[in-house]
Amino acid sequence: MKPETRQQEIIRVAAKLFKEKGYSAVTMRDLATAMDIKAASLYNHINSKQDILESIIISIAEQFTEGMSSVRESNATCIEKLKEIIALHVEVSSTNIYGMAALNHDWMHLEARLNYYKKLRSDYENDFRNILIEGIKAGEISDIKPDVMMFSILTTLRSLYLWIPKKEDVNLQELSSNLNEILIKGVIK
Amino acid sequence: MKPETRQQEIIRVAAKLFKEKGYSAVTMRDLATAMDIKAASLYNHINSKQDILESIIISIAEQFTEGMSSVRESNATCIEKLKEIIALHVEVSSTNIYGMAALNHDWMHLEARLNYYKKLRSDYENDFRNILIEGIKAGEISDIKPDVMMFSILTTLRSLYLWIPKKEDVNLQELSSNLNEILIKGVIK
DNA sequence: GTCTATATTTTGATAGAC
DNA sequence: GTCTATCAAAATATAGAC
Repeated sequence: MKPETRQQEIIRVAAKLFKEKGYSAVTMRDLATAMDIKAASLYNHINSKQDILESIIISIAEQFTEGMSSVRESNATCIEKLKEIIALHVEVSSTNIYGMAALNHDWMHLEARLNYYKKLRSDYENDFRNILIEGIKAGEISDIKPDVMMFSILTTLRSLYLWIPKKEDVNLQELSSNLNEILIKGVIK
Repeated sequence: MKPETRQQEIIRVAAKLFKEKGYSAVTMRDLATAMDIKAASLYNHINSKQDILESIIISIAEQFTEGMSSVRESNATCIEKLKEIIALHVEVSSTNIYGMAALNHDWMHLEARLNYYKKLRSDYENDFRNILIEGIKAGEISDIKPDVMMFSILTTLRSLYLWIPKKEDVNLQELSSNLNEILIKGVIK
């Protein structure tokens, strides 16, 4: 494991602040204070506040894209694929607790890479939807509107970053398995 | 139906802008432009940007509190109570599409009423959790960690505001019933 | 790699005329 | 109820010394 560069440290601390107050409300002075240096010194390591946001969001979005690509090409049943997607979100969310907030809520402040981000997200959702449609055809999955199903599951998975850090002792494998139960089998006994 | 006051109009337009960019990124000049007046003129109707945020968030939070109070005091089974909560979220979200964004993502920018908001939210979650615990005891609901169940259902419900406006032809009763199926019975056939 | 000093723009908000 | 004019503070970012 290479030691963290000063740039990576700035991006990591920035993500934490973005999660607390949102990108727009965090000033370069806030970030500098959190790093225990002056605002001007930040610019020796990063080009702009905007660049920090890009780094955070695009890096995570590409992790989801890669993960979905594995799921798409696997030979599993649709229910198995759903479980893989749940595991993917638990994995990426738990290793990017702070960055997930920016991904979910600050993507609209992207400038140069806004369209690239939007494409990654819509491709991801299309893959997800196709898995559900496939599952309905195969009789594995309830014949409910696939969009409502996708929305329901995906919003839960996208919000994991809010929840994981609250439970300090959270066991990720157990969380994954609880979510499999709830999202796939529902809560009724 | 009384006609909308100028103040109410400003708050409504502000909520729409807050949903698009977040509270911090919306300037009083943005809001004025959207109202087709000058920024200074806004202050004839509202005291501050902060006051607008308070109006939006507290009003919706209190609607949820009232709704939960009805559910809590009803004599229904726990599964029935869950369905009532789903209906409550569909109702409040669909009548406050724009404001829901501020409720979910800009509450941390509340100042004077931050603690009041936090209390409403934590009371709401406690009531929700108690319904689930009751349901597990009664054997109605799967014996999975109530916190994971609540998180899963509640994040889906809290994100409805993102989803409802995308489907122009959305039938709210049908949406409610689809969510009942998915959240309660799961997606597996 | 960090600092001080500073340029430039934008921000929320007020005063007072109409 | 809206305007013009304006303020004071805060924002991102740069220049140049150490």
